[in-house]
Amino acid sequence: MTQTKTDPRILRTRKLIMDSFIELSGKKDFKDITVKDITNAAMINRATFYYHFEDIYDLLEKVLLEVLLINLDYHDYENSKLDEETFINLFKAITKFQQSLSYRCHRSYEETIARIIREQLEVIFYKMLVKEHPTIEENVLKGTAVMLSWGLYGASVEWRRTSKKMTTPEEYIKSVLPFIKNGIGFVSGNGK
Amino acid sequence: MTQTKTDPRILRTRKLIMDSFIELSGKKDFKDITVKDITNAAMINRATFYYHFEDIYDLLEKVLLEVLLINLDYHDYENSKLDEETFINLFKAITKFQQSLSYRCHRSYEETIARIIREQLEVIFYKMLVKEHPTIEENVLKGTAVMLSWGLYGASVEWRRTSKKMTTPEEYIKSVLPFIKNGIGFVSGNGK
DNA sequence: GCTGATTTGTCGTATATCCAACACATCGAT
DNA sequence: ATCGATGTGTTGGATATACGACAAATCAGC
Repeated sequence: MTQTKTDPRILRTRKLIMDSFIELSGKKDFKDITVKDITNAAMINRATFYYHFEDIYDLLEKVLLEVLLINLDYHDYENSKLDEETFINLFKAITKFQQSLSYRCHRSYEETIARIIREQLEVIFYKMLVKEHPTIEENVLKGTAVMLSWGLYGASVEWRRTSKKMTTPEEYIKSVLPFIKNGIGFVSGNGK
Repeated sequence: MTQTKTDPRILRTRKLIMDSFIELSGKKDFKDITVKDITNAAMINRATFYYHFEDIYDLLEKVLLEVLLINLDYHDYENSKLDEETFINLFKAITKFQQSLSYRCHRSYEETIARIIREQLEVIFYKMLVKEHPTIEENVLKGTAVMLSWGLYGASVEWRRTSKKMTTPEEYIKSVLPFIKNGIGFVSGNGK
């Protein structure tokens, strides 16, 4: 499928900025990183930074989303059904993403990370639901996607908080699947 | 010492072009490399290429000079005298540079390489001569620099042609030093 | 709390780079 | 020799990026 072409300068400059930010994140906590640090490391002008990003928080979100998309891209689930395997894979992707972030800087923007994960999960669930249940009302599908994304994310929080050291992500998610499936069972017309 | 600042875009773009050219030179002979190849590999526009370089031959020369300058920079000889050690070091630098070029693409622009080596040697010799003999006529110093640069380069050609496999550059250059020193002996006022 | 240093965010202007178009040159297959 | 494909070199206009200046906000030391 054809894609609108982006000016190569934009691609290069954004990459410079994002790569510099990621590298700095390995050295300092997010709250100690300045726009000046980033523009110096990237060797670009401050005005150029602001041409591309609203501020450093905008950059953070976009970097996190880009890194997340490596693990959690709808295209990887386009041909999947909302079944046990899919939930296991999504859960593993979330936990992998969380683990891939540098421990030191993670804590400063955990809320942003959480929101980004949930939003991406919501997008994926919604698209899968639309595909499997095209005749169901959009509001219902939206609500289901919200519930599923918060639920799965919540499971990852609990896993990290209580069970990380003794169970694998795969083992953990299986224990909460029956509840999740009941929700799915409703829209599939399956009985109690 | 302060240096006029170059626009970072210029630095980046030239580096993209030169790096792409060097990488392509490792894969194809020079005569098979096109401007289109380079601009594709560098992901820059053809007009931008022509903004920086007259043509592909101009690029070749500038790349070769830049690589040569890593081995043969006047700044490394600023505090040297025109003595045996200096000649040995210069000769080793020439032969090292020649060996660092990829064998396959070397043959296509050997003349350009030769000219660049001689020109750089001439610059270095001339500056050293001016420093050691400030009162001698410029024409004489120029001529001496020309003689020395052609001579040293010629020695490297002969070494590669006849003696490369059995002598080191250092051993070889020592055998031609007495002749070279006689020339130097003239401007130093030393006897026969 | 004060103060100097540093960073942020923005603006007008200049420059580097991009794009598409064009005419011409070169290349490779026939 | 011919012809279609490909590459070269150039141009005008558009866009992205740089620079320096400025006012305001934030930070760190006292």
